[in-house]
Amino acid sequence: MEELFDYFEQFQKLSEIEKEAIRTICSIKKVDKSSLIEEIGSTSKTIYFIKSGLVRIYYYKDGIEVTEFFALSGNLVARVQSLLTQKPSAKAIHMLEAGTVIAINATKFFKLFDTFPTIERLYRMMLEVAYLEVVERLQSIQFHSAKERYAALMNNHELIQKVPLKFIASYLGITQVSLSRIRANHSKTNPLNPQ
Amino acid sequence: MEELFDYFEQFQKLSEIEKEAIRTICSIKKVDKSSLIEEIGSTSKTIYFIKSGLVRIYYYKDGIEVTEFFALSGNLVARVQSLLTQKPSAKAIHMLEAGTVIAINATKFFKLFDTFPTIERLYRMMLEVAYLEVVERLQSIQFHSAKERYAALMNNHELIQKVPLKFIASYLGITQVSLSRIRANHSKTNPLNPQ
DNA sequence: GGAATCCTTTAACAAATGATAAATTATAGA
DNA sequence: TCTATAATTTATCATTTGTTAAAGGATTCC
Repeated sequence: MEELFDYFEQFQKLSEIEKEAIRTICSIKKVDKSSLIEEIGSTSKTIYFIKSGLVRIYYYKDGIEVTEFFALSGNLVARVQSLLTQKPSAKAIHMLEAGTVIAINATKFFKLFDTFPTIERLYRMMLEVAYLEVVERLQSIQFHSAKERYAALMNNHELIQKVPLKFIASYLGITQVSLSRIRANHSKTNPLNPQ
Repeated sequence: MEELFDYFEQFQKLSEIEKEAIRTICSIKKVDKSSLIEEIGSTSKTIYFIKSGLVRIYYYKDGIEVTEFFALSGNLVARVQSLLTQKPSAKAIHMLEAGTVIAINATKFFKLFDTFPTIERLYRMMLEVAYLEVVERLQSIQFHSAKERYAALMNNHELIQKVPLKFIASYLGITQVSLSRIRANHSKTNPLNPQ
C-alpha cells in the first residue's frame, strides 16, 4: 500500500487517520497477463493503482478496437466516465503484462469526502492534473500530424518497448498500416532509433 | 449575480454565507465586441461567467490562429492551464459579441476552499464535468472525420449562426478552405440546412 | 520442432485534407 | 452609397492517411 500513499502524497499530504480510512477500502489483486480487470458493459465502481504490470483501456468504435489509454506501474487507472455517471461502460481495462493492482472501492472513496475534506482535496488535485493531460492530448491530436505524434510517443521509451504496435496505432488515432508506413519512413531518416 | 448562483447550484447547493463569500470576490464588467478580456502572455487569475455575449479562447500554433473553445452566455470560461499552473498563458479570451461578464478572483476563490469545503466540492464537480467534456471532444476529433464533426456542430444552432466560419474551422481542427468544401458538399445532400 | 496463429510490413489504389492562389460575396466605414 | 477590407468559396495540385490484400516474421502451443 505504501506506493499508493507515495503517489497520493505527490498531490496532498495525508494524516495517519486518513490513510487508515483509505486502507480499509482497498484490496490487493494479482492479475494475469491478457486478463481483463474490468469488462465492457459493467458499471465502474473501482479505481485501480498499478503496483506492477502494464494496462490499457480500450473500446470498440464501429467494430474496430480502439486503445484509449495506457497506464504504466505507479499510476492510477479508471473508467472515469462510467465512474462519474454510474452508467455501464463501453470500455474495458486490459492487462498487457501480468502484475499487481490495488483496487480502491470508488463508492466508499467518494463517501470519505464527507468526513475527510483533505481526501476530497486530494481527489480534486488529481482530477486537475488529469484534466490538463487530456487537454494536452486533445491539442496533440488536433494539431500534430500522425508522424509528429509518433515521434512524441517515441520519447516514452518504456511504452514503446512494451506495447505491441497494433495497440499504439489506434492510440495515436491512425491505422496500423499507417503506423508501419510512418515507422518505415522514420527509420530511414533516423537510423539510430528503434526499429 | 443570481445567474451565477443558478449555474453553481446545478452542481451544488450553497448556503447564504457561502454565496456571500463568493459575492465579495466577484466583479461585473461590461465588455465591447472584439475586445480581449485576457491577453496572450498574461498569467490567468480570473474565472469568468458569461452573463451575456459570446466568447472564444484562441492561441497561435505555428503562426496560425487556432480557436480552442467557445462559450455562450450562461457558462464559465477560463484559461484553465494557466490558472492551475500559474504560468503565462499562450491563449487569449476574445469577445465575439459585446456583453457582460462576472469576473471571479480565482486566487481568492481557491482560498475559500479552506473555509468552505462545499465550495471546493462545487469546484470539484464542475471540474468533473469539464473533464468528461474534453474526453468527449478528444474522441470526437480522434475518430470522426471533419465532415462528421461539422455535422455534429450543426446541431448547435446558436453557435453556428453567431460564429464566423473562420473561427469554426480551426475549432474543428481543419483549414477554412476544407470547411468550405465540406459545407458545399453538405448543402448538396442536405438542401434544407443553412448555407 | 512444426503447425497454426498472430503481428508487422509492404504494395497499390482511393479518399480526405492541406496549400496556394484567385474569384466572389459580405461587411464596415467614410 | 461607395469603397476598402474582410470573409467565404472555388479551383488546382500536393500530401497524408485510409482500405484492402498479400507476404514475411514472430510467437505460441501441442
